Amino acid sequence: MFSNSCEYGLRAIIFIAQQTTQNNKVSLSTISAEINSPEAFTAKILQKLTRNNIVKSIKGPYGGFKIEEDKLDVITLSEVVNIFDGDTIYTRCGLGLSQCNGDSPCPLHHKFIEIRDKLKYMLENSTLSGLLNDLDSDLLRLKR
Amino acid sequence: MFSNSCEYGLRAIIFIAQQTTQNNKVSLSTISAEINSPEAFTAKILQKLTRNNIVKSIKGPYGGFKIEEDKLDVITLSEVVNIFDGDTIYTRCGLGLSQCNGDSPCPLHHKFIEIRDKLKYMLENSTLSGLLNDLDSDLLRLKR
DNA sequence: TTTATAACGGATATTAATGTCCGTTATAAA
DNA sequence: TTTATAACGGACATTAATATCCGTTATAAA
Repeated sequence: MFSNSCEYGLRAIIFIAQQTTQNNKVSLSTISAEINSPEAFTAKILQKLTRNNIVKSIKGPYGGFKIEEDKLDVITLSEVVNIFDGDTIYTRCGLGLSQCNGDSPCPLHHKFIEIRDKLKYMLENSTLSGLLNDLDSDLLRLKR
Repeated sequence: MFSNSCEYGLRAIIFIAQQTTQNNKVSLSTISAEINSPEAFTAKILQKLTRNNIVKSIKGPYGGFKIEEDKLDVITLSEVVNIFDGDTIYTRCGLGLSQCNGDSPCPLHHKFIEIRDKLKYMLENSTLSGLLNDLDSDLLRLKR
């Protein structure tokens, strides 16, 4: 569904969000260990999240990454997905046709947009704080 | 959602299916023109469909591709998607975790499988004949 | 001020997906 | 039997995604 990069990005942001609720900032090495992702590549993922103003990075000793606490209620998975994979997941036709729409639909159109819109709605309505509240247990599963 | 190859494959099979209902077989060049896909690449797509026994190919003059008529009710989009993209769309965790499941779910699990299962159901229950019957008009939109 | 730490940023490497080329094989019609 | 046609199949080319490397920059603590 999502690209590899996007999956790493989602895992990272959820992990950082959780640590933020405990007033911790976390380093690259910790993040990549906790979400089970290649460290050097994860550095790029985090850069992208930083540049897009999703996370805040702090350089130097005792540095790391965190999320501004007031953003936990605001940042949605939709934004994160959009950063890594663009908006194709919300807009692309199931058969890859650029001009397909309700007026001039491909054979799959109606069945497909039903699913696509549900996905869009789900991602747009999943905030980081919401996700953390909904956890089955106090345990956050982001590895394997 | 689907790979480029898969989208071409779906467009091709739907076009061939429709032509089959009119007792026509169609050549590579016709198919790639009608579904607006690169011809040489489409040849590979069709080979894959042929090897997977979805379409039947006929070599030589007046040759081309067709679907055995009795298969129109049987072949689902699910099978075609599976040929090109494998089953990850039905099985992969939203965050890319290999061990994620209902007993040990990732934070997105419940919300995600709801969508994923709907997609799976939709694809498994979309036969070629069904799709063609559901058409809004007699016009089959598979280009652009 | 020096030193250690951790993110930054650009270059490079690897792999998979996408796409093309061209000679080969099968076959229908002349 | 010859010829033209159209799929087949393998090699090759290009592009995008994934991933790594390493010197640079910022900063906190000693």
